[in-house]
Amino acid sequence: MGRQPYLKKGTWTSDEDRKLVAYVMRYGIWNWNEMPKFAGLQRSGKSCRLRWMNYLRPDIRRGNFTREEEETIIHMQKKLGNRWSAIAARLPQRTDNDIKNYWNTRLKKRPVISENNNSASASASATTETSSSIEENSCDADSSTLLNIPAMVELPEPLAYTTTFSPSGCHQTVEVDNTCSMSEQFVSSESYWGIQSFLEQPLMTQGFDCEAVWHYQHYYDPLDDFWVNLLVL
DNA sequence: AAAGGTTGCAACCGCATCGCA
DNA sequence: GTGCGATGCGGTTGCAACCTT
Repeated sequence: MGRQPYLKKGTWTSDEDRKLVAYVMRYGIWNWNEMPKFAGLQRSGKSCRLRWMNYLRPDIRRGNFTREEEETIIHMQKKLGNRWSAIAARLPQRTDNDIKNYWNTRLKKRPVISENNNSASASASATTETSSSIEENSCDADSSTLLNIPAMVELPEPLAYTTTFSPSGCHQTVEVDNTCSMSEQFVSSESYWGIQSFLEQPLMTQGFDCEAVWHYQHYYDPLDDFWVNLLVL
């Protein structure tokens, strides 16, 4: 057995983030255990995967949870228990880790409110209803389209697809090849998720076309601005 | 201003599950 | 059917930032 190479642990540096993002955007995700060495990272595949899934993925929404999201979490936790990944499937752009942390640090501490409490807002009951119908289907597929998706999503730049609905200044931009232009300022949420899955697809596919032009920018925090400096591939 | 306490969250660990040979 | 590597999941921990005294 060969000695395991030194594997770094702990907080990721912006340089490591940049390397991982650059690698994934260029080559896609093919094997988490193998890719760190090709990406020039002294991290375990597991650590890379976690970092990507919980932090670096372009479709992650960060910042404060909305009231609707909170209510969904509370309802689903009551229904499903601590099945965070299943709950995350109901909350597009939120990671299971985020939901778990949010539950453990905030929601769990709150006094329990009855499901039948009439003081619940109309939106709350709508959320509950939706969640219940999803629950009956039990399958996660397509459920994300039913919850908490804005009716219209603004596309501020003709060549950019942007998620703009974070309340806390979280701003994510994925620019697509110039040949793919979007002439409309607004798309329906349905189209939005179509675009989203289109954008995600190459990342998840083995044999991702290395030559595909992906311009990728992602700013999630003004203080953590490595994205701003991220190279354009 | 400094020290101690608290909070929030990124990241790790270990186990479960999946998929392939 | 079995073994093994890869991936997914949930619990837990460590620590930086924030708050209180």
